[in-house]
Amino acid sequence: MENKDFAQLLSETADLMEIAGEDGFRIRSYRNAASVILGHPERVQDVLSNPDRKVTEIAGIGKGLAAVLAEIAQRGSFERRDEMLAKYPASALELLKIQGLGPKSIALLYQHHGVKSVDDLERICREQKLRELPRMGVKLEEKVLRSIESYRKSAGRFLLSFGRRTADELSAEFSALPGIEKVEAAGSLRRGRETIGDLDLLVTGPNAVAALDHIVRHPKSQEVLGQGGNKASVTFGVERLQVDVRALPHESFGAAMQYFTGSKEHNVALRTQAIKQGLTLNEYGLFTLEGNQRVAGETEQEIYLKLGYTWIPPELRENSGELEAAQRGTLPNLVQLADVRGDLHMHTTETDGKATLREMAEAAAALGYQYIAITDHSKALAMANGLDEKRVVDFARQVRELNRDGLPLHVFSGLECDILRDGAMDLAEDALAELDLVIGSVHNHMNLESVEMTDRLLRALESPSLRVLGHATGRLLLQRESYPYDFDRVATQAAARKVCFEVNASPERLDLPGPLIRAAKAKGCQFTISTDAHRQAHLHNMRFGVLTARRGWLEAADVLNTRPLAEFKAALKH
DNA sequence: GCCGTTTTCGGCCCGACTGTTTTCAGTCG
Repeated sequence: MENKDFAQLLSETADLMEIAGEDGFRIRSYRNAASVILGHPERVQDVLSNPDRKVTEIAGIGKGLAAVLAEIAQRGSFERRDEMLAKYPASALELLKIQGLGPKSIALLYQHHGVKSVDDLERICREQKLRELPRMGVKLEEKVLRSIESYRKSAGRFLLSFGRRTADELSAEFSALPGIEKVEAAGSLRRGRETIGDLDLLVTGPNAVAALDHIVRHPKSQEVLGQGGNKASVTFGVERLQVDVRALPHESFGAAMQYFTGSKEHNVALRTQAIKQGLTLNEYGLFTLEGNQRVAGETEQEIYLKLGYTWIPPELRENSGELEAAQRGTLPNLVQLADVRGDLHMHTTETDGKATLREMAEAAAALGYQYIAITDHSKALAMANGLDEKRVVDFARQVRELNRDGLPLHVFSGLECDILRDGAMDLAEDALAELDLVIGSVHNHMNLESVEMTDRLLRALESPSLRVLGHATGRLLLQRESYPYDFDRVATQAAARKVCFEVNASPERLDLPGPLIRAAKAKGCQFTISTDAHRQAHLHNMRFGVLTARRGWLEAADVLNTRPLAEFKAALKH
């Protein structure tokens, strides 16, 4: 039983308890425990089975939850969960994802009409029965039907890169309006999460409300979800991304940025701290509980400072140790885009890229890089016209000659070599030895059992040429889950073999994810951040890779391609 | 259910908006 399985059962049960109308604080404890366990570096299962250890050592797990965890480990469920499932079917959980319906309404719908799935819900709405229930009406019925449609369409998440584009587009439009001072995106976009559920734009200025009018009249706004004096919500574009625009007074801009950047968990912890100090924090500022005097609010910095913290970069705001570190003044000095000196993963027309080696080199030089590595595919990827041994050796020679002839920056010869099903490298070691940089990646047989996949990766790490493990979870955001394997063992071995983990900056990958980066760093691993570009424009995705690295608490020193050329060359030879 | 420098009981983050009310519950972020 893995930590995510424990967490899943706890949070599922919390949802059901909410529908059942149980005590909110107890529910919160279950939720909190789920989130703590998910982020816990060691396996809960291991702690449980170790007689010298107690799960109550984990903050947020007390006697009650310790018993629950033990029961889960033993039989895969626990008493309260079974009780809940006897009351409400698991399919009711899905209903919580429908906007406009919360636990109270779901319970009501279940009791009156036996609604236990989205399909049931849709039928009840179409039969116009929802409007007959207490405190519900025609408008809600219509809203729910629309929510069902959009839920089915996208499951409600969007790639970070899409959110960024939309935010940039709207920010530019708002900024051009008279009387607008500042426009900033908050929310999960600012935290650099790999996918976003909606877009929060905060606007200040003497005529900030103009932005609200602008968005509700915007030709790309599909539906106005709400409009008040301070806030407007719309679904935007054919993708129907929810955009929330908030107009704010200048003096509370920092408080609002802090508040709407989240995460929720981070904010709850921060507020709790405020209360301990006799203060209260909301989106308008930090105030004294007694007398309601404002003590901060214009900038985030002053809020954190007043509460005893150094300013915390948004990427770290997940309540996973950043507050404690900020209190001690030991936050990492996170890697920045400007630290990156080269891009180490890209493809050319030699395989499935759309630009030539020289074109990629020129585009990378224009970004200010000192070096790149060209890492085309190996022969196992036949559909990409992958390189075999002979072509690889030719390619390496060609790159050496081009460097002498004068390229706009130094080009390293590399390869994204397939890791075969049994963990062997796709090309022979003597051919790989001709190259400056070998990335090993899994591109097929991704549905192996965890044990088999672990062995496969461990064997790959034995290759003397391997320097980087490419997009190591294999996930495709909103499309494909990570393949399962024992990450701790692989990371331990990678650290020992001095093989870097790649932080793949491609917006549909962002792989490794932040939490695994952090876990690998704790094992002593090094990293690269690369775009996996297949055309020049993709080189700009580096920013998303850096965001992801920051979410994994990486500093420039953890990232090989922040080193200047000479130093990087030396590091390659270890 | 958890937790403790107001400590073993009694707290636990906060406000806006909506739709349905005739003073507010539910939902959302």
